[in-house]
Amino acid sequence: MELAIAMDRLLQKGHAVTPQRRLVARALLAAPSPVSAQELAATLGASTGIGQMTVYRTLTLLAEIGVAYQLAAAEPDRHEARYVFCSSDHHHHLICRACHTVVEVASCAMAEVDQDVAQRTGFQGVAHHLDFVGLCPQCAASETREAH
Amino acid sequence: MELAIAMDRLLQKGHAVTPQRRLVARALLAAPSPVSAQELAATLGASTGIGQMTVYRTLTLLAEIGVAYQLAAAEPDRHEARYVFCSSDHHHHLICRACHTVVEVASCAMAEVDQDVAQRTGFQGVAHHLDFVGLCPQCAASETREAH
DNA sequence: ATCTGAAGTGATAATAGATACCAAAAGGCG
DNA sequence: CGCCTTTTGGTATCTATTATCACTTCAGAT
Ligand SMILES: [Mn+2]
Ligand SMILES: [Mn+2]
Ligand SMILES: [Zn+2]
Ligand SMILES: [Zn+2]
Repeated sequence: MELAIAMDRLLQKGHAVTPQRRLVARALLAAPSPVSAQELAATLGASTGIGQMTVYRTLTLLAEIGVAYQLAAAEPDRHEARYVFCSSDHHHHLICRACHTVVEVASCAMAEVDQDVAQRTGFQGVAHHLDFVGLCPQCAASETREAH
Repeated sequence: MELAIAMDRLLQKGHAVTPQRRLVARALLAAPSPVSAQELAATLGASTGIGQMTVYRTLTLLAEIGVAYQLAAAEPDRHEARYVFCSSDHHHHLICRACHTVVEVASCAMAEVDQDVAQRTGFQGVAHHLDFVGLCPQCAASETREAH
């Protein structure tokens, strides 16, 4: 149903619904942590023959229509863009520094902060790019353990 | 004096103060809008013979010690990292979508938001990556004008 | 000031994520 | 069912960034 909504949004915005796009969206939805285009292309390419160009284009497209989100906080030493499936309203993402699990953070009061920033600076149409990073409970536990 | 503080911070953190690092920091400080390693390397390389590897390494280093900031909100269709000089306390950046001017935003109440997110999710050591984007007054004006 | 080990530099080569291209295939709509 | 446009995907290519490594320079100790 999440997937159906995503495909609907494609149509609404004037894009075709193709098997490839469905496959990419489904793989993104199923991924337990953020994935890169290359990772998806490797997996999907092997199992379904989908081309890597299509994977790149589809991720970009899904991000444009708001069905995917390209993380702003890249992992250190990784220069590839990573995406998460993301169809609901404006919200943010909390990423574990260690295992890269992503948890959605219900919309915080950022709209008001945007307004405040706009007022103080005179800028118009202020919006934000925001990710949170931290250590998830499991990783925090194992890190404490390892520190003997 | 901004520059001197930056060089001091290098020493404090156990790094050498070299002419190259001074030059990179100075160029970054003088830049009116965010610059990439390549841009700095082109300019500085021509005028001073500094190598591009050094520019890359220095920008990374300056960011690590908190003297430079690598913007999270990359410009569309540009895949290069862009940096701004940035020596004062934790704060954020508001970037014009059109001319890429950067204005510093005095620390908003993000520390509390981090705490709130940590409490709600059980994550530890929560921090954030946050940039604001918008249209600066000048660009907003010219955009209105052009839309005749 | 001189010495010395560690850190920094930079020309070159290599990597790798992302795009450009374009002919073939498939989607949407009348 | 067609037509026209969009989409696909193999290949070639680009380009930002990193790896290498011989050489130089820095900073702290003598
Ligand atoms: Mn999400
Ligand atoms: Mn700053
Ligand atoms: Zn974790
Ligand atoms: Zn502007």
